Amino acid sequence: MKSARQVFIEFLGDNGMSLTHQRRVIVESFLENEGHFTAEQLYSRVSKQAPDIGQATVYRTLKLLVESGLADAFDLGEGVTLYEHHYGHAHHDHLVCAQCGRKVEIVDETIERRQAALAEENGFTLTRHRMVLFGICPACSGAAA
Amino acid sequence: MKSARQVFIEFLGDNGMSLTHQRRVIVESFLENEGHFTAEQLYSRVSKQAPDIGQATVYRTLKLLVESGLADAFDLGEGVTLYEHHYGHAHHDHLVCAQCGRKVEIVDETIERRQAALAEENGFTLTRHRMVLFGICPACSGAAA
DNA sequence: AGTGATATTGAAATTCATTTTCATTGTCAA
DNA sequence: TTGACAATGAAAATGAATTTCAATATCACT
Repeated sequence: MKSARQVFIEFLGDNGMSLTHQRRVIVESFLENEGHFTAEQLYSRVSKQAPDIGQATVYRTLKLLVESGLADAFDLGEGVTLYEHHYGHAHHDHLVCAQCGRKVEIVDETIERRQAALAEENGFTLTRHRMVLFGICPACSGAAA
Repeated sequence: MKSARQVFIEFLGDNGMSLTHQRRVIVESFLENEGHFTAEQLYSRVSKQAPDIGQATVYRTLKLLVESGLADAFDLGEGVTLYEHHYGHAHHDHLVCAQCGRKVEIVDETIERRQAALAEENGFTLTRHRMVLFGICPACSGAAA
């Protein structure tokens, strides 16, 4: 399997773009961090290493990361886009605590199959889906009781 | 079953709010329209009947409609909140054409059950969920071929 | 009806994430 | 080198949604 960096470089090449210093720094920072984060969070991390990189460039590069398949962008209904690693990572959906915001990754083969079937029943070619379950996590429901 | 208007009036009463002229107009306009719409769309419809109602009031009332259970708010990844009737309407998720934006309502008991089970497996008390399937609709895939 | 406490409203200003503009700088092939 | 174009930072712009604030409206209670 190609490395994530390799994939990104090829993506740039295929689109007539080059791997600039800024993009390299941003991608590295992106790859170093697992989990979910916002563009702002990535920007502030990048800023520590390279204070000269502007946030517009972080936003622009994040978009490239998504297009290249390295990142996945989604939002959990909080008005902010969250990003996470995509390349080499299994697909999953999210279970979010409505109270504390804790996020758990979930997958269910049965659901995935039914989603495909549902799309097909309607004549659609399924390209992607988004599923978020909201609930109260054990910690919060315990605390409330 | 109580009428939607009744539910809204009770909701207002329970929260020490009153049914003002503006709220009445907005709720009626809301109830007259099936399907999905944005706050802006509702505002422009309301404006025709009552040009003196401000958009802030539409936004505020829409929020009350959601809280009272009359409306459901969700977004299909386009950066705008969509609203639809909720009270007296069966739960459903959406299948959206990534090309033309056509929206189809879908439901699947198997998925609903698995979602509840998934939440439970993680100790969560499921409160709500959001599922959107993106694909290419028959018309668009035919046109593209 | 009158009164005061409080809720509501419209208009305009504000917020906040994200995008765009634009003038400058970097890149690279010929 | 030169020219064509890509990339960048800073600041301005965008756009949905929210908040502010001064001006009403509303309601419970005399």
